[in-house]
Amino acid sequence: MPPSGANPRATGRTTLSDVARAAGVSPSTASRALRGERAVHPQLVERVLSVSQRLGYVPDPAARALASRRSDHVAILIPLLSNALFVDLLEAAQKTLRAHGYQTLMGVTHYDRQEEEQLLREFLSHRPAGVLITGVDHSAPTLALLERSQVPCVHLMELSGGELTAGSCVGFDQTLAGLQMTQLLLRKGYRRVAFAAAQLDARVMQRMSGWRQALTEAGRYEPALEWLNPSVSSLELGGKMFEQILAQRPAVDAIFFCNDDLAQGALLAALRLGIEVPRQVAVVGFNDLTGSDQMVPPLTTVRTPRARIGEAAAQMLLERIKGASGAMARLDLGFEIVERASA
Amino acid sequence: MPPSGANPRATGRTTLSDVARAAGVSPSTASRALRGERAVHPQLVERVLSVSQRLGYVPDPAARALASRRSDHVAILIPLLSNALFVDLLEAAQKTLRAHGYQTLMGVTHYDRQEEEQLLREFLSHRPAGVLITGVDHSAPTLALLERSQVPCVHLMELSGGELTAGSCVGFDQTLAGLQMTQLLLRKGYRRVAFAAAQLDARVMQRMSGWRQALTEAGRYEPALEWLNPSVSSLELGGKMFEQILAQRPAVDAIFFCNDDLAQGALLAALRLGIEVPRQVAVVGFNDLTGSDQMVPPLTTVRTPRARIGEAAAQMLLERIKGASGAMARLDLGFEIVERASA
DNA sequence: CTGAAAGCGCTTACAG
DNA sequence: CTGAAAGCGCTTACAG
Repeated sequence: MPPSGANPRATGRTTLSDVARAAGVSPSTASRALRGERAVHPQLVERVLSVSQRLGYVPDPAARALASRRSDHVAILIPLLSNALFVDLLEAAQKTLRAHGYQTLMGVTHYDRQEEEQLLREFLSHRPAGVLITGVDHSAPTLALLERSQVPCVHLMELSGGELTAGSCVGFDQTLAGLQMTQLLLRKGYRRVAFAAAQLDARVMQRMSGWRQALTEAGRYEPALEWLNPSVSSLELGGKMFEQILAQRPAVDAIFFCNDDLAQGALLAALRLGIEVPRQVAVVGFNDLTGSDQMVPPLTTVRTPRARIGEAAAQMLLERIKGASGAMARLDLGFEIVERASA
Repeated sequence: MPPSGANPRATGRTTLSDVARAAGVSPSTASRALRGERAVHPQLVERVLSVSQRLGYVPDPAARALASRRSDHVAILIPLLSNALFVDLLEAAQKTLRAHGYQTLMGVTHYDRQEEEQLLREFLSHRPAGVLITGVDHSAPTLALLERSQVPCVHLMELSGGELTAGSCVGFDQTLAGLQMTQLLLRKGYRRVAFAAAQLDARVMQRMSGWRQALTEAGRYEPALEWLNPSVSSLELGGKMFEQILAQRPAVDAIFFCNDDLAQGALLAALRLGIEVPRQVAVVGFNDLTGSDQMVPPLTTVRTPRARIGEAAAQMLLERIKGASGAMARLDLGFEIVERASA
């Protein structure tokens, strides 16, 4: 079966040499033709391509990586797979990358900087063509690893405030989103707007600072309106926080949850408790996750363009891989406040 | 910086030869020591290991793959990323695989056999150490590809009824789950139990056949109780189907949705429509997804062990990679009916 | 138990 | 524009 006959190490697959021989050219030329490198006679290109097709030639990625010192892998680091937000990011990035012949290596950091660093180290050993990483705040070793590796990198979901010395970022202004949502609430006449958050990652903190800024400007900020819980976000936790806030801060007339799962849980808890939203208390969320439009009442929230972020980031990475500018780009994809009936 | 000095092709990384030289052994011995191959003197192993540590040696996966004709990749094919079920599967499998030094290559088939085949072809070109694939029903070319490749493979989520000529499977009996849930409804006194489904993949069809069997045995089967919709599953669709069934099949007193997102959507629609569940109509789902326990009323459903399936499948694959038996295994991880208040 | 040698399947200076 | 040669960094028969 193996065309190479006696060789005990061969795999039996059609190799570049097989193609070259059949096309009557040297392996070098076949290689160049296949990769679309210019400086190969058009006729030869055509011949090589058709022979390659006929023999069902599939390049060996390992050999290619070894010879070129560059694999067809792109690493993507996300905090969690249990948050639909990151799954959307992953899916969009992966789809774009794959369309360009890159394989996605996914790493889940669990919001742990140690794990992030460890994963990056592992991925870097694969000589990825590029890396996509969530957020702009990373440990010093992680940043150093990234810089030393010289691998193109783009940061996702937030915009750098200058903490990035290398790499681009694509996202939106989380602080501004928090600010505008709070201003909407204020405009609607709510007077005591609580901010309820879990997970407490950097982006959540930015949203909170936007909320605080809006309240402060309106002369309505009080520390007692902050309700923080470091646990992982979930519907159940949202329900619990909702009950606690109502019990301990009875004057609150609106709650801004840092994420939709929390807000959905609050809406469901309200239903159980017989509390009318928004008449007794308004509830708003963040991200516009699946189901938010189906809630009773439908949830007012901030729609964030995570799929577009994943795609744009992948696209940007692709450009940088192709060796365009090493310049650092910063792409703001914005957000949109979706007013529904919960506030 | 590059230790190899003048060589223009070298990457500057510490190589196996560097380690071997520093440890005073041949590269072959260093290679064997590092991989824990027996037949190396313990003292040498120790020396090599410590030198390797000191120099910060990281093996090059591409070189290793090329030389050994086996990469450290494991491919996993799932239908969708937008269904939490598959994300759970992916996460568990990935975690297990990574703990053993394997990288996961993820492919999303969108329930498209063409795409599945195409993805598999791509992945196989990477010489994966193994492949994990959702379901046991694949196109003939896909099955052939799998067999010819000789790569260990395990099928996820369902149990083979004999359609697998190679490869193992780990899952549970979908038909039995459908049957038992329906029997529970019948025991509770529901008389007209509709089955409402979307997506209509092989596993959904198995659940439906369990439902039909239970109804038939009870003398309560009617074709009009089947409500099928080939669209992708979503909360919104569940709500729509719920309304339609109520309008067009007013005698129905219980609805068995093939997936929890549909059932959650139905519960939310009931709230909007002012229909009491389960008094006017019972609603049950499948999978026990996030949020089902938070619904109003909490959803009765079938809890499926997808995380355990992902983990067990990865474990099983690992065994087969290590060259244990090529024997086909079939692991049934069961399911559990969770009675809550919606039925 | 150990090592020298060949080889995995490509890419890429280098020379023409 | 093309090719011969070297080399990427490992593993693995083969011989001892």
